[in-house]
Amino acid sequence: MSQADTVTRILDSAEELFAEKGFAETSLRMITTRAKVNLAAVNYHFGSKKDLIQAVFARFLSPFCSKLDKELTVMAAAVQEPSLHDVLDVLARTMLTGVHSTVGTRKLSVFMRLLGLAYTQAQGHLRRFLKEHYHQTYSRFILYLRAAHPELSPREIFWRIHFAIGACVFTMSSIEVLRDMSMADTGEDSGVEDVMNQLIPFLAAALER
Amino acid sequence: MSQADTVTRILDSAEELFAEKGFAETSLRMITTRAKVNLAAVNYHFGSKKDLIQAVFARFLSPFCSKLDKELTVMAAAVQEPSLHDVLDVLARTMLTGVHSTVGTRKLSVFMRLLGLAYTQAQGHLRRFLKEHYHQTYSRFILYLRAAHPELSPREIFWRIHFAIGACVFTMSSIEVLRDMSMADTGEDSGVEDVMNQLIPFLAAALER
DNA sequence: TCTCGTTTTAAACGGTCGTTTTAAACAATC
DNA sequence: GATTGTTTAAAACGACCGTTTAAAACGAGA
Repeated sequence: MSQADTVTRILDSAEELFAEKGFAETSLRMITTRAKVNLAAVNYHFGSKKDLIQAVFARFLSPFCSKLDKELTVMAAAVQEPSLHDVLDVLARTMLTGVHSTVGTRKLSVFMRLLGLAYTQAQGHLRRFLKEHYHQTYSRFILYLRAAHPELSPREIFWRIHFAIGACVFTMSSIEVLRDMSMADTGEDSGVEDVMNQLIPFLAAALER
Repeated sequence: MSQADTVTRILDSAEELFAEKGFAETSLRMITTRAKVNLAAVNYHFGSKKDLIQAVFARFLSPFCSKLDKELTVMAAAVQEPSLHDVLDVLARTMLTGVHSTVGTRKLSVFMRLLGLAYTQAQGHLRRFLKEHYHQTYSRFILYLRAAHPELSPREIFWRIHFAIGACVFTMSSIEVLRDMSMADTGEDSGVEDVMNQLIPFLAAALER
């Protein structure tokens, strides 16, 4: 088994388990068992559990932000004054395509769940890591939003977009629980696609009011 | 120190720490140290950590659901066909008043954060506990929502209300992080009240579209 | 005051955690 | 084929976890 195999298998297992259980509830022994590698491999290849957490985020956020940056540049070149719809469309398309490509197919729900953990479970080290590496792309994205609605204050823009992120992240984070509840309540199953198809107009109405 | 003191102090400390760190990241030793009680007191008074978690939820959800039930009855007696606004208003008022009363003053952000944990960190035992004890009030609330908008399918109602819950829970769960980010982005501080004042019309626009 | 049920205390239990260590297996270079 | 640096393997480390135990302290009723 080559190094790349071992590292990748650890990242794959860690990503799944973190998304499913969170950071503290996932032990290195769970990760290495699922990855079928030796326990010590995590500390050898990554250094520590914290470094592994950061590596898991880096693996999907780095290509995602690169893609988003590129797409934002394409958009800026194509249209004079990008509308809110333009900007959000770039984000949505980047999430759908960028997530599924690059490093194998990654489920959108895993992406969202990890993003949610970054907000709600992040210890200091992860927050600092994310800010240091991805704050630039984030800022650029926010700037386009502001330009699209110059009549709104930066504070209003900030909070509206984070309300929207909250609805997405929460929904996708607890999608299994919610689907169970929906099933119990309404008697009908809701596919993830159905949920997305309702979420988007919901957010559009809230953002564009 | 009387029993009530010990039990209450444990619940207070546990509530704060759970809201701050989550369940797995909070040890009984942290809780008992903060509460200034002996380590064994948790197992003596509550049985186990799981039972303590359930007790923390019960302490704020039981009076909350009682209040909500009562207020829903008042509303139903007052207006023939309650509108969405009527129903949500009952919820909002119950949260603001009911949370702050009953057992001392509890911060709204702690309430929200615990609610969020129930969705995203709930082990099986907590989910079963909440369903068993509070599902009835929840169902009744949902029924009024359906009655207010009979043209929407139960599935649409369910998902819209949970998108809204997501925006609330996520925002209040990571309110400290978000306020820091907002400060860094816009240079202005956003008080919790400011955020609420923006969140409510945001949700209204999304729900009532 | 003595008694007896309740509560608190200090210490220990077995188990799991993240991490380290030491040696073995491997792959590439000469 | 020996040597070197890299990767894997098994075992152990100390630390902390939730829980249990057994004795001490307490408090109300006889």
